Amino acid sequence: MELGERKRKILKAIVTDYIETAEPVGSRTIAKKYLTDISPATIRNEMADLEDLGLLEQPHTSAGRVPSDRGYRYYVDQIMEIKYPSPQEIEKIKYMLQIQTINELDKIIKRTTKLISDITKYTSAVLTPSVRKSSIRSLQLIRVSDYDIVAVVVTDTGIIKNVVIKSPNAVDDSKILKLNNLLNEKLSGLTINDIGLTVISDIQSHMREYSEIFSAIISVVYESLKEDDAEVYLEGTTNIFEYPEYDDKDKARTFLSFIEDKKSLTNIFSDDTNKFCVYIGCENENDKIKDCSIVKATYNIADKTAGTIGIIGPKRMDYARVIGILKSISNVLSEIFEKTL
Amino acid sequence: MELGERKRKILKAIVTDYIETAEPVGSRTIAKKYLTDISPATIRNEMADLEDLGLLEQPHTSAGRVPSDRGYRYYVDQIMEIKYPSPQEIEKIKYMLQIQTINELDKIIKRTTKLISDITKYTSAVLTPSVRKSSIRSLQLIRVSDYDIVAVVVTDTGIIKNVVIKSPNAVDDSKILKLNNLLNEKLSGLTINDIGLTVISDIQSHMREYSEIFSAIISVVYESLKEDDAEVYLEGTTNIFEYPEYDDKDKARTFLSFIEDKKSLTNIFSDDTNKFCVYIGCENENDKIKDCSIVKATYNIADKTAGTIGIIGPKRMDYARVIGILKSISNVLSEIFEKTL
DNA sequence: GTTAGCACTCATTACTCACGAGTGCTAATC
DNA sequence: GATTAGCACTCGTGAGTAATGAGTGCTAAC
Repeated sequence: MELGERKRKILKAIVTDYIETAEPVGSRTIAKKYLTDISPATIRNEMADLEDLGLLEQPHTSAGRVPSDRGYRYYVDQIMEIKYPSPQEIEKIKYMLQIQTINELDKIIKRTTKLISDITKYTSAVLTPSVRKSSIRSLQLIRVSDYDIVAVVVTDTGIIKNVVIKSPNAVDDSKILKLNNLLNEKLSGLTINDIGLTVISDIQSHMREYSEIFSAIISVVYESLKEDDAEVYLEGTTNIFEYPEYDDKDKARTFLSFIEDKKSLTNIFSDDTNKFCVYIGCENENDKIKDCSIVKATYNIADKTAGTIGIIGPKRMDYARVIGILKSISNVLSEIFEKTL
Repeated sequence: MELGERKRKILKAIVTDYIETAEPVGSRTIAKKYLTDISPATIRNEMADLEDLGLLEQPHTSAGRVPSDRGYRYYVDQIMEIKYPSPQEIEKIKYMLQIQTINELDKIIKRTTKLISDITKYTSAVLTPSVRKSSIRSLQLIRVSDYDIVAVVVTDTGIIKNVVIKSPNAVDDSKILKLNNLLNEKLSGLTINDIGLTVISDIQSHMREYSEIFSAIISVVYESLKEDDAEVYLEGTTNIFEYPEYDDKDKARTFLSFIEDKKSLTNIFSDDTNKFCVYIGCENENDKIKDCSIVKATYNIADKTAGTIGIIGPKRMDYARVIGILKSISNVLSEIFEKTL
C-alpha cells in the first residue's frame, strides 16, 4: 500500500502519540504537537481516509483515532526507524550478562530474561536451547549404585542433561566402562533424530552380553532426549500492570493465564523459521493474546540457531525501541555463546 | 483464651460462612443457617463480645462481621477439624504423581506443584531440595574437550548437579581418572558444610602434580555447590482471580509481584524448623502478603527433610481442607522418595 | 486543496436519592 | 438474669439525571 507523505506523517504521529499517552489521539493534538503547519480540519480529512484504508480505528464517534492492527503493521514495516541501544548501552548489557563468577549457559539465559524485562518494561520470555536440535558431544554413564546409573549427555550447544536409569540387573564398573566407550563412539556427533533403529541395532550387535542393561539404558536415554525439553523462562510478568490496557481485571487475567500456560508459549517461541519476528494483535494465532504483540529474535550457540528471546506486551508498544533492544541482545548472546563450554 | 461453647459455635459459623460467601456475615444469617435455636439479637450480643476479644471485625457499621487474623488463628488452632482426602483420593494423588514414564525427582516435584494448585484452587509453591543440605554420594568428572571438564555431583537426596569447569591446562583421560578416584574417595559422604580447608588441603597433598587443575576444579565445584540452589516452583498463580479479594487491581498486583520475587519466596519456604506451618495475614513478615495466608509442609527424601510444599492464598481460605490436602501430599511425596534414585 | 464554523455524538463525572442489610440499644418476656 | 422483639440509625450500593468536554463530520467560504 502506497501512502502519501502527509498521510505517513499523520499515521506516524498517531502511533507515536498513542504509544506515549494511551489515549485516542484527535486532530487538534496532531496539529498542535506534530504537524503545526496543517489545520485540524485537513488532518481530520486525512484521518478519515486512513480509517477507510483500515489503518486507523475509532473507539467511538466522539473519540480520537487509534491505530488498528494493520496500522501498527504499516508503521513497523514502512515508517518506524529502529532505535538501537548506544554502543555504551550494549557494552553494559554484555557486562551485565557475564557479571557473575558462574557463567553457565543456564545462568546467562536467566540473567538475559531478567535484563530484557528490566530494560523494556514488558514481560520477557526466553526459550532455552533444546537437546533435540543439538548433536551429542559426549555421553557418559556414571554408576551410582549397583542398580542405579546416571547418564550425562553433553551437546555441542553446551546443554548438559542427566538421565537416571534403573538397571534390571546389577552393574559393575567394568561393564559401565565398556558400555560407555561404545555408546560414546557410536552416538557422539549424532542428533537425536539421527538415532534410529539402524544405529541402535548396530550398537546392540556389539553388546550381546549386556543386552538387558543396554536396552534399559538406550530406551530411557532416548525417551528423555526425544521429549521436547526446551523451556521458557519468564520475567516481568507483573509489568503489564503498568499499562492501562490491563486495568480491566479480565484483560490482566487472560494475559496472565496465557503466560502461565508454558506449552503454548513454548510453541510460539520454538518457531525459529525467522531470525526475527513481530506479531501484532490478531496476527497471533492464540485468541488469548489477540490484543497483545510479540516481538522475538533467535540467538545462536556455536553459530547454530539455538533459542529465542522475546517480549510480549500490549499492541501499544514501543516497537522501535523494543526491536532495537532485542536485536542487540540477540547479537550479544550469540557472541557470548560463540565458543561454548 | 477460653471461649464458651456458644461463642465457639458462632465463631465457627462466621468463619465457615465467610469462607464460602466472601460476604460479611450478619446475625440473621447465622440464626437462619447455622444456629436455628437462638435469635439474631442474642447472636448480636455474642458477636459484640467476640469483637471485643479481637476475634471479629466489622468492615463498617452497617455490615456483618468478618473474622480477624486472630479469629482465623483461633479457628485453625481450636475449632477446625482437618478435612483429609479420602483413601481413594490419596491413591489417585499417588497415581497422578507417578503416571509418566520418566519419574525423575524434578518431574515429580513439578507434577506435585501443578497437582496442588489444581486440587486446592490456590497458588501452589514447592521448594526443591537443596544440594547444600545433602551429602555427596558420587562426584564424577567428565572430560568434554582438552580444556573442558564437566563435574557431575549426585547427592543422597537424588539431586544431580552439573558444573562446567574450564581447565587452565590441557587434561587427558588418565589425569581425569586419577582426579576422579581421589575426589570420589575423599568427598563422598560429606555435606557441603563438611568440606572445609582440612579436607581440601588433604586432597591437595595427594595431588601435587595436578595442583592447578585441581584448584580450578575444587573452587568451581565448591562455589557452585555452596550457593543456595533450592528453587521454588509455582503453579496456579492466576487462581487468585477467582477470589473477590483480588478484584482490586492493586491487590492482585501486589500479590503477583510478591510471587514473582523468587528470593523472598525461597526464604519463606526454606524455613523447615516445623514440619507443618500456617501463617495468617499479619503473621507474615512480608508486608506484601499481610492479607494472605500461607500453609506449608515439608517432605522427606530418604527419610531426611528435603523440601517444602505449600500454598498461598487469601486469608479467607478453606484451612481445614487445604491443611488436610497438604499434609497428605507431603506424606505421599515422602513415601515416593523413601527410596530415591 | 485547505480551513473555519457549527451542530452533533457520546464517554465521563458528579450529584442526588431511594433502598436495604445490618447494627446497637431499650424494654418486654421467659 | 438471660433471651428476644422492636425500632431508630448507619452506611454502602445502585439507579437515574444532568452537566461537561473532547472530538467528529459536514458545509461553506477562502
